Amino acid sequence: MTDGDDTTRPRGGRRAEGKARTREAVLSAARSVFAERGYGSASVEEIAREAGVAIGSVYAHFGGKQALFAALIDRTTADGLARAERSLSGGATEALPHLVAQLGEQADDRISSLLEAETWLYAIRNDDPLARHLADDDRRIRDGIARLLAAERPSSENDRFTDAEQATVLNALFHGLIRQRRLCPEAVPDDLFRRAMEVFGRVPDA
Amino acid sequence: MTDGDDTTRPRGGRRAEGKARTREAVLSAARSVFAERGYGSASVEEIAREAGVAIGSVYAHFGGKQALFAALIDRTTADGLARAERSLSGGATEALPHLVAQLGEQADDRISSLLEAETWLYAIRNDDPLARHLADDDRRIRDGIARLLAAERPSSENDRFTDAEQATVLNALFHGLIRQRRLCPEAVPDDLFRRAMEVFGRVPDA
DNA sequence: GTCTATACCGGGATAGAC
DNA sequence: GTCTATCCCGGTATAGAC
Repeated sequence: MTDGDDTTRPRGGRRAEGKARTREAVLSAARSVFAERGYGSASVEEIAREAGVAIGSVYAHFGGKQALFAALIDRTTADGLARAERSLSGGATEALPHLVAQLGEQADDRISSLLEAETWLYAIRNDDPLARHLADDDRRIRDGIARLLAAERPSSENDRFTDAEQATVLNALFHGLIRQRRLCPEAVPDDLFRRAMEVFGRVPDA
Repeated sequence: MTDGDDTTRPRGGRRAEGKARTREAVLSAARSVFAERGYGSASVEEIAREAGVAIGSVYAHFGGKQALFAALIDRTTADGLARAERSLSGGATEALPHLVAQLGEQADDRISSLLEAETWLYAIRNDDPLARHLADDDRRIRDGIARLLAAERPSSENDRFTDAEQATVLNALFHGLIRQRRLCPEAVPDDLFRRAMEVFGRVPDA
């Protein structure tokens, strides 16, 4: 919430850095509108209204609906990846529980879940640079998990799964449980993901 | 491709039962167009064109875009549920592999995957009878799997998961792996789902 | 039931003042 | 950079002939 510089210089706009504020307001509004309506049914006019800016400002900043959507999911996935890698960079034994907690909070965020599905659909439907970028991010997260698993269990003591496969299974399980929970919350108790991970990933009970 | 009755009676339309044919053609076209474009970006005009019928016919049969989409996913999920329950009704030891094979074939069907995601979004965004119906179908499938697991492993010999929880995990894992595979096919080898199921569900190696 | 033609409007995008 | 006003196309939906 706090702006970078509160140095309210006498000249200029009433609020410091109105431009960045507008950009942020538009992205925030786009996030909820694209999530709730879906890309096709979302309208730039509604996004502008919810952001409290004129429709012309949206076009001045982002160029168009498609580009706005691209900017949104680009920023969203960049944030998610950064958070994930920050979690993964810590010690192996505490990184996974941290990751579980962080992902669990995303699981209960309706907007995040909807937007994630919309993002996946974009990646599957299109074959542009952004779509490839999304697949790369996914790969990077699984690689991070795999490295963590390798550190946790040094050598290949079991032959059922490679580290990469285990990471894939854990990632798939996570997304699948989110999907399930939004559809039928009562079927997915809070600790089910952690307990399921124990079976696969050998996470400390914590 | 073969029509139900080839009894080309002299009177009537050139082809037997033109009405049912049209309805089916429209539903088939709607399936691919809604999947590839998404609900909001799909147009009734394109659906009619791909079905080879006039746009007026679509409205005569289904009433509108929303109702057409509802009819499509209603039929699709009904078919899926029927197939699943047919698989589950067989013997326990052979039902799960059968289910795995059937689901695996759905996993590699691009249109099915896209439509499933679009259906999930519909269910989460809306709170109408159709959305509740979708949640019911999901519950019914998990119940079926749970019953199967209970038959396979008679009593509660392990206390880590209830049968319902185990069914939830397997279902989540399945959908998560499909998602993953469409995004990065090379990360999900053919037999990964079966091998992961062995860890959770105690499926015979087959 | 199926078609063609059309009414109607929402919404993406732009122009130009401030 | 932000606004208002406007263009205009595409798309839903309907009317009416056959």
